[in-house]
Amino acid sequence: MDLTGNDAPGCGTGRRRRRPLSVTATVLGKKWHPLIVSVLLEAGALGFNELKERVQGISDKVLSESLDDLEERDLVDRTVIDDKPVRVEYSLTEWGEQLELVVTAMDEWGKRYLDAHGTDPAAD
Amino acid sequence: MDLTGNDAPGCGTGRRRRRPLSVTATVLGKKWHPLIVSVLLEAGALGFNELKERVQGISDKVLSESLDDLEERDLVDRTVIDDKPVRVEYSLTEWGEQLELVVTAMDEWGKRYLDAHGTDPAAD
DNA sequence: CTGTATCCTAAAGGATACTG
DNA sequence: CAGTATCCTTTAGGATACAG
Repeated sequence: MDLTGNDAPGCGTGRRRRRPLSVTATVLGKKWHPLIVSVLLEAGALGFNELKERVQGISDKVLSESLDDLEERDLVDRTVIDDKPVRVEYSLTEWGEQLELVVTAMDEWGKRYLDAHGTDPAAD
Repeated sequence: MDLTGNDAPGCGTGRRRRRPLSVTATVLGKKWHPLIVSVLLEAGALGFNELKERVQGISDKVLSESLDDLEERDLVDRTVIDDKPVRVEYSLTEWGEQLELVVTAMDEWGKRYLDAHGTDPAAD
């Protein structure tokens, strides 16, 4: 897994510098990442299974991998709470929280787009 | 290719309605789409090869497929200009242009993130 | 100039079962 | 509760060659 963003599209052979846009796209381009970030923005810290319920449809394995990736990229904090049984809390770092602007913009565009293109029941 | 957004993550088995966020994520989650939209935002209408030059590193095939997808989703207009040789111009529809907010937010987050995480030359 | 047609591979994602 | 371990399928993406 590349964390530098060097594998981001548009970086060519290195002659051109990494594009900020592509760095963000690499992060939010993973299938479940935007949703996970969005859920954490709304709900604050959550345990693994709480998160899994809210991110409907994701499997254990994929959620686990996604969280690992988000943690490596410094968007998510993982805190082990040493109860019995062990609890783990996932929450956003400052970087994760600063994605709120992006996520909000995405959500609003999506709303408008759905209103215009998705209203047709035949589309369902 | 699903255009309805029903295959978007978080839509589960259909009990929950499609999430606007996931619709946007499905569009901008394709590897080259954000960059293509961004280039068209900056440059306005462009021909196939002009586009290809600016979206550094993309292959003919992938650019072609991406443009087909963006056209189907009503983000991009394709205009055939009947010169000899034939020219084709790609430009953003109103929906494409309305992504500017999203793209800008992504770009700015990316800048800040790179400043904080990518300054280290060892990261390259 | 603007693409298609093939072919190929790496990687992401999903189903299921099992563990500390 | 919070994950790993396998195994498997799909597909996005890339290289290359050719075509209208």
